[in-house]
Amino acid sequence: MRAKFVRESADVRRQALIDATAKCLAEKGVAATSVRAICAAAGVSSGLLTHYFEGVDALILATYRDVGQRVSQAMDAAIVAAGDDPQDRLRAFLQANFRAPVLDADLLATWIAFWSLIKSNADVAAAHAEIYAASRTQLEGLVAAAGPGFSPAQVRLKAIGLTALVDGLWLEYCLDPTSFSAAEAQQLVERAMGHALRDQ
Amino acid sequence: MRAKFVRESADVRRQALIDATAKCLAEKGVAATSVRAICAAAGVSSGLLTHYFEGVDALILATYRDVGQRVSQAMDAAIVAAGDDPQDRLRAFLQANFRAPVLDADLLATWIAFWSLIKSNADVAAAHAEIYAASRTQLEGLVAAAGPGFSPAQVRLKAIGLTALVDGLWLEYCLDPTSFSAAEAQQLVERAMGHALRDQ
DNA sequence: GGAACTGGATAGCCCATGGCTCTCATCAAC
DNA sequence: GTTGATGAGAGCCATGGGCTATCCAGTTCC
Repeated sequence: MRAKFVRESADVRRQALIDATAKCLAEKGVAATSVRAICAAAGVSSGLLTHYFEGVDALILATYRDVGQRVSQAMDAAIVAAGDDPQDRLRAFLQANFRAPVLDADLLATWIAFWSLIKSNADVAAAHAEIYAASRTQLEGLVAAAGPGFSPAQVRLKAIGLTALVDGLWLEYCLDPTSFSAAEAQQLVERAMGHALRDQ
Repeated sequence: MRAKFVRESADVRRQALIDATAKCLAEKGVAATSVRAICAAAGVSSGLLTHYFEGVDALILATYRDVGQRVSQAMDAAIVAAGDDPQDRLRAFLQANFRAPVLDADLLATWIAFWSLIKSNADVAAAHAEIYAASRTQLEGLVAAAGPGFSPAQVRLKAIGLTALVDGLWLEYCLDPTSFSAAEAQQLVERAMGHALRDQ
């Protein structure tokens, strides 16, 4: 007796598989993210993965790009909501890391899985470089607007420092939320932003 | 025909297996760190792993503790070499992250592998919490000594901020050394240290 | 309206790999 | 030499990824 199935459009199926992959990576880590686990989470048979993607590696890469895009969109939304003041916009970008949906242990778990693939998968490495470059370019634009008069070299270094602080706080909070609070992280970022805009 | 073998002490064998595990994690990621790969790297047969450890999970955990200890010792050595001045000691601790043997892409790859196991392995999670707590306690001691007059709450927050900045810079530099230099990272940390000691 | 067609979807097979165990060889201490 | 721990290596069972034969819902064409 063969189970009935529902015919879905390609986009719906692809997205379902991507969502299932992110869920598996977050919940069980990269080791347990197998074709069967992904397809079970997506509610489809295992053969369908190969039908829509080259293989499990390609699906993971697509998931990386999808997750990266969702984070990027959350950042953009925060900037737009902040209004026109350049400092408010910079602040909104930085602080968005410490609110949903970015501040999420599952998102970190997914992200760590991607990092762990960079060494062994050139495509993932390329995607990572691309995503990070875009993020840093955006931050440099916000810093330059909020602190006019800085040279490009100064802007670049400030952006590097702010990115590192934000990423470090985000990483450590998600790994262990008991050691400090999101509010404390926001406070630290606010101070660092002040220093970055005040100093040379 | 069975191959000849050399009889080694338990400590030597354990360390060889731990080193081989770290090498596999760094070079090929957690997915390719199998019993056979580890034992091949260590130059022993696959049965030996079970002989000396409960299983591959226990070996990975032992590797985590070993790598953590090596980093911790490098930090301690840097502090001792810095002399008696509290600010120099704090600086030495922070800057040691941007020199060998800590600033090493292989070490990050190993570390990422550990992070990726935190979700699925409670023992790894416990080891991680322990290692990070020890590191942060040490940093709090250095901050308190370098900036007397700070309350424990102030010291704690400063230590959290400095740890996050250092970890973020370390992470991003190891993931992609082309985006900025180690000297720039050191400069950013030096500035942040100055702010931490100057402000309240 | 019905038959043939298209291609999404399934189940299951094949082979590779993985972790671990078991047997047996080897060596060093006594 | 005896002995017992150390080590090698084959093998077992489970799981994984990819592939294929098959099936079926919706479309097309007469």
